[in-house]
Amino acid sequence: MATGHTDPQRRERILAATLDHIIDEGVAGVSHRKIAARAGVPLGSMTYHFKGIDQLLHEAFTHFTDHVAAIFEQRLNGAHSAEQAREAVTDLIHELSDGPRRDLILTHELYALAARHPEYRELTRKWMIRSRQPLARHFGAETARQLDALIEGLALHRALDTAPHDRQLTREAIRRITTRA
Amino acid sequence: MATGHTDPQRRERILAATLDHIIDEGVAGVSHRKIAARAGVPLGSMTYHFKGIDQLLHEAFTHFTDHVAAIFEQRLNGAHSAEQAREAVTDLIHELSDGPRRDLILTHELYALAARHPEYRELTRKWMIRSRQPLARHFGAETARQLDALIEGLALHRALDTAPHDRQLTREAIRRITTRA
Amino acid sequence: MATGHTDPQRRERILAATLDHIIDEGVAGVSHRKIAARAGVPLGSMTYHFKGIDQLLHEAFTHFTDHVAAIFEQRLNGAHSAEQAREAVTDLIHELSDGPRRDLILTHELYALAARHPEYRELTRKWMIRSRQPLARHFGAETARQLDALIEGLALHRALDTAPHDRQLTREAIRRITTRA
Amino acid sequence: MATGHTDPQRRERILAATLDHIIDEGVAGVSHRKIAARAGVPLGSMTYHFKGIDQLLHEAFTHFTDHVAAIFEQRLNGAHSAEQAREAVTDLIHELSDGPRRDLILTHELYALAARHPEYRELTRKWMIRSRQPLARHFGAETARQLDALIEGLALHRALDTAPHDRQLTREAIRRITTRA
DNA sequence: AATGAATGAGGATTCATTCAT
DNA sequence: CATGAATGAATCCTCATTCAT
Repeated sequence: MATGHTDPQRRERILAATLDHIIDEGVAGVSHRKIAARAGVPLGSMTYHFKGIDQLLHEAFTHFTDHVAAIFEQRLNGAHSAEQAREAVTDLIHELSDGPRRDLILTHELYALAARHPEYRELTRKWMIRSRQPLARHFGAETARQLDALIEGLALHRALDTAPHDRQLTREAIRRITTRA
Repeated sequence: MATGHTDPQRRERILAATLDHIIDEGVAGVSHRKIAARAGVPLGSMTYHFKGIDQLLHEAFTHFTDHVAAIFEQRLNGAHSAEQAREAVTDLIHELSDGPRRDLILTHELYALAARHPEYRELTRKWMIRSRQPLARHFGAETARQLDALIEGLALHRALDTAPHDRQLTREAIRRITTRA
Repeated sequence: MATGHTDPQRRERILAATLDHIIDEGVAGVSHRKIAARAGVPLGSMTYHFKGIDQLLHEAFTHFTDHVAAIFEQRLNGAHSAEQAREAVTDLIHELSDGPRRDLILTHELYALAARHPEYRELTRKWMIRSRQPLARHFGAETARQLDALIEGLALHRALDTAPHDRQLTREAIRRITTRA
Repeated sequence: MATGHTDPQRRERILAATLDHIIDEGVAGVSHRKIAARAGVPLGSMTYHFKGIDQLLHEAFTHFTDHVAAIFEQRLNGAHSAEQAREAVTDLIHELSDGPRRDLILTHELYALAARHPEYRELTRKWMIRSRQPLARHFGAETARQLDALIEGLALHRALDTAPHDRQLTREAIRRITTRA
């Protein structure tokens, strides 16, 4: 009630529905009709709120990277030693690559876009920079870069593998990267 | 005259055109018409040679992973010591992530498919297993897994970064992963 | 029967339906759906036969100018003296501007396009040149140009006028233009 | 402050923007959104000031014919002999058909409407009558009609021609029409 | 008095696929 | 064996108009 004519949450609902739909059918499966149906909004509402599919996708992925980066920061900010940070990173990799793997699916879809479109590359670039910062506090800038890449690769391979490697392997890889010779 | 009535390279040309097109416009941009035009074959030829778009895509990506895995093997088989293997891996990462990044684009498109479709996950799984074998000969099975993930992450991040890390960082990360404490 | 799978007259029918529709609703009223319905062809047939609305319109108007120019030539070729030519021109003006005025409607729609788009201006230019030729045989090139303009203006004003001028005025105007002082 | 709360020129600005837009994209290209953007007024303002697109168009074309007729009258009222009137008419034809041809584009769009819609035919009819009056003062009613048609045809043909006829031809045609045998 | 949020209808076009030849 | 003609469904997007504020 009270709102009357306008529906201020509609924009958010459309963006959420878009991410949900990408998880189910990929970026290629996104269409005004399908997202509108999923979000429970009229078709005309789609182009009213978003100038086109492109804007819709870009904004949805911006939401996504913001969300993921925030979780990443939050977890690492809870770590008060290098050892705790290593454990937090291990947790993150395994959470990301176990279960429904929602975030990993979205990540790949985003990377596929970023590989071809600069405007999405800008998004992933900012995300990377943001992710490295909490790592750098614990391990220094250079190691943070290496570790960030390792995290990416480990989560990716775990998710795609039918016999994903165990926690011990993850832990050992992180230890090696974060320990000077 | 010489080859008789048919065009035996046509199938191959269609598959090559498909990969080219994916690089330019993504999996979502693939259509019978566009691929036929790019390959210079009649439209009807598409459904004659391939049961549908799905089969076409799957076969194209199979070609791709075979090709990339072969190069990977060939390079590592030329390495006759752990040190040479490390250098070969460094080369591969930088080649993959510099220049036109054709292979990286295809890799991400494939991962995006694999994240949602088991039949593509099977493809990536076989590819991973095949890639780890030459690494395992030099570094052992467990380290090969870690290194494989690191390669993935480093190549990915270099490709997406506007200021990609230098060769020295790659080399150091590989050294850490491949050196026991 | 006999034709089986193809319908060779379809293209012509679509063009005819397009001109009919322009007469009823103007160029602005042309849409794939409406023309398809009028021509009794499936919607998909429209873009199969014509690359787009633009091509459809241009081809339709080309048909139209060819048709009108042919009638013009035929009438004037039947005239074997300047006097007969004057009478033929008078007939043409009054036929064009009396009754359903199909051709005049199409002419104005075409001129409106030509005023803004060079590709239609090319069409009208060719039409003008073609129309002047039979006039020139009777009256010389310079007078043909003047007479052609007069024809245009008289037909136009008759068609738009609620009390169109009579045949006598037309005849007198033609006489003046075609008679040296 | 000074003018109070409203923007009295807004209506005029919308009408001017409408004519501008018709010149660029034709009557078919007119939409509330586009005109509002061009006039720099809010979208809601369109339907507030005009009952619909039809009213907007009709009013815009009324402005146009008033404006053009006024110029026509003004020029001919400055002529104080038949000879001066002939020269004024020649000027008008060439001004109309040279340069940007704004007025000619609008004229054709209007004629296309008038050919199908009586309410626009009424507009053109009044315009014709008004135009003939100053001509009639110099040349008599009957010749005015002929001359008016000639003016129309000459301006039209000049505008559409890639090699428009020269001033001499215009002058000669006018002389013939306005000179009794 | 003035406006922007909202929407269903309809716009052009692309498409995978079928099938007669 | 090979192909191009054909089409209905679905695509994105624009639109005039309504109406609560």
